[in-house]
Amino acid sequence: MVTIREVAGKCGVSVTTVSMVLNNGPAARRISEPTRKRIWRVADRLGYRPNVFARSLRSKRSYSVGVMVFDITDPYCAQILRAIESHLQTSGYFSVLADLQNDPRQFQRCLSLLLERRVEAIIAIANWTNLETKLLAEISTRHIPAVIIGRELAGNPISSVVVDNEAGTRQALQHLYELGHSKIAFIKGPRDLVDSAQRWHGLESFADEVRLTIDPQLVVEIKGRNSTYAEGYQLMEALLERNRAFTALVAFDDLTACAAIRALTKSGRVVPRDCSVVGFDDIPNSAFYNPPLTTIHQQLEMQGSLGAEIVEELIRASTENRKSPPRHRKVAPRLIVRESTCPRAA
Amino acid sequence: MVTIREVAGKCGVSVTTVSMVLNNGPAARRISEPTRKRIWRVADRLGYRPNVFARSLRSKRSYSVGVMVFDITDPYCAQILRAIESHLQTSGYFSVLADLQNDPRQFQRCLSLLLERRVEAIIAIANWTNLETKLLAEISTRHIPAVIIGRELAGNPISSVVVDNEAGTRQALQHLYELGHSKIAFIKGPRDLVDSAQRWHGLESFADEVRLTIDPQLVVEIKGRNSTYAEGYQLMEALLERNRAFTALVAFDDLTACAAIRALTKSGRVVPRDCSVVGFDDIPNSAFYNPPLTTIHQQLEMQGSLGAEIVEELIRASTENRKSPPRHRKVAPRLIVRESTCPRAA
DNA sequence: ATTCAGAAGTAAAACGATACAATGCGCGTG
DNA sequence: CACGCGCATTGTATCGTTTTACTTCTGAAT
Repeated sequence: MVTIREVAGKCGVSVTTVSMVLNNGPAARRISEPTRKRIWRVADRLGYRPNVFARSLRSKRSYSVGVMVFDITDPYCAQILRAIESHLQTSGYFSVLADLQNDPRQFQRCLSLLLERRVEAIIAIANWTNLETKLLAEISTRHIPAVIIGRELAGNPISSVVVDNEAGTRQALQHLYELGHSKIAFIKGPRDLVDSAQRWHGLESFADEVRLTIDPQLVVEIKGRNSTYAEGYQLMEALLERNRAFTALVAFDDLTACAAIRALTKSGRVVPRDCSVVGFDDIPNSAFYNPPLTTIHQQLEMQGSLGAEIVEELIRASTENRKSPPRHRKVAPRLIVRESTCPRAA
Repeated sequence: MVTIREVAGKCGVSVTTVSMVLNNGPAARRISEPTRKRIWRVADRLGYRPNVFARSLRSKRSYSVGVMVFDITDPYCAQILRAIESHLQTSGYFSVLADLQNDPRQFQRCLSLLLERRVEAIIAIANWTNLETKLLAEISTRHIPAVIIGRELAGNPISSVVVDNEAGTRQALQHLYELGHSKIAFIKGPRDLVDSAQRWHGLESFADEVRLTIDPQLVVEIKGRNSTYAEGYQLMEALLERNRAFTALVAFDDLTACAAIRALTKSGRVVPRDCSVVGFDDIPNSAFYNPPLTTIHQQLEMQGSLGAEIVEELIRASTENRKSPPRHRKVAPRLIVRESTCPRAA
């Protein structure tokens, strides 16, 4: 492995000069053009790569950001992660991934991993657990810049990026309303998820506005904290047994929507002819479902990107010894119409 | 941040002693039990965490393994990645992720990223591109232990882990055969994918054995190199237009199978009643499809785990200055029967 | 009494970069 | 002609570990 010393030797200059030039910092300004060119050429020819360990040791910076995801095999996390990486990459940071594997007990281990790697900031993708409170406690004692994606923590020191859940479900219901549906069933999300309340609120407020009555007999609620698919399926079966007519369904999320469609199909109904279904999230396979799902797209790339942008700013502030207030961003969701919805039969 | 020096100070011993004890290496043997206990206790109390940069700088080891995936949002990659991480974690390594984002041109960038982080080995998850040849060239010049998952490179220096494609498709066809199907359609995979030929070969060999004739009119082939969904859908429509009767279909992979089911449903047919469909891969949402997919499960966790195991051994060999021959492992796939297949109608 | 073997530990030199203060050197100026 | 000044560059300490090669001490054997 070729070191900076060898480059300096071959160039006939000191290591300091080489360091300054290759780092392209403000100090490089003071070095003459020919010398700079020469150093770059030689470094290139020798295939010099700075030793990140030495660099980080001396400069006390790791140039890395920790990303804590609750489940890397969940496309939700994966998409956000990709956006974060793309963004960080352009600004010279790189990401260190910590996967909770859907197991809250791994939290300590993952956090330790990140702290050990001396990450300069943490981006966490929220999930069911009480991650945020734990994180909050740790963050505040260690003064590490952090942003949480998917959970808004109003009025506290940790930044956040969230989707506008209310606006999303309003669009979903409006879509069905405009298609002429009025007997609409709902599968509510689990109570311990902030999203559930917000999404439900959006539905209620839109229903109020257009004077649509929500029949309590057509509302069911997810209780469990595991996959929403299994429970969604059962809830849909239960709903069908009530023998109360409806022509459309708003599901808590795409997985629930898929489960509901499956249950409807099993019972001999055809989606969307007999019942329109709309989901939430726009997970990748929604487009490939049978039928392709009408759903609310939350811009995960945008959310990841914003998260990265925020931590970059926080890090910058921290290295410059500035105070930087926490930022809270909310991204707008979008209705995607596919084939799981259609006008109410005449 | 508390350093080893402070721990040593508080304990009244030298940094050497602390280092030896905390690393728990063979050298720690030479230190008396009481001293050892004391050092651990103090380190713990002070919350001492060794500085990985200093450690790596001095020891010339990074304790990290690079994992190059072709698309982190692809569940195939994500599942393997998770298994790799779990495995590495138990042996004190950690992984550095490099995501090609489905773009072969990113290869150099990703490789540089990994080399810059000074990874001690590379695990690559193969994809459509000519990744393996590039990787091979780079690996051999730099002498970095490597294993590639998903592509067998017979008789060359890079290790591999693959699924037994032939055995997989044999099981798929056998399943349909035992259900009484004989007029069976096939969607072959793209030619530039090694898997395609192997999977096809398994089908042919089983058909031969049980004297099942494969009607060339019922075989279509994917040409493109993008998502197999879009093309699978079109191919299925084309197949239906030929008006040649069939009661079952073997698709190249799960995405193709989903596309085919969608096309069948669109044309008014019911799966599996009118046509049984079997896929390959067992991607996570196969279980949630409408109907849930009968498919061939390739044990991705196992593949990731084996990959990690192999690089660990390669690294061990390399640090001990031993030669270690490349290893080639093949994992057995398994038929998973769900609801997209049923006996042929009487 | 001297030597020796192990036990229990230590001092100091790396590792490869960056940070900081300091240097030589023309050059314009009073 | 001494002086200060900016320019282009350099020398060296330093970051926090691990590693190598000692040192010191104790007790037993010769």
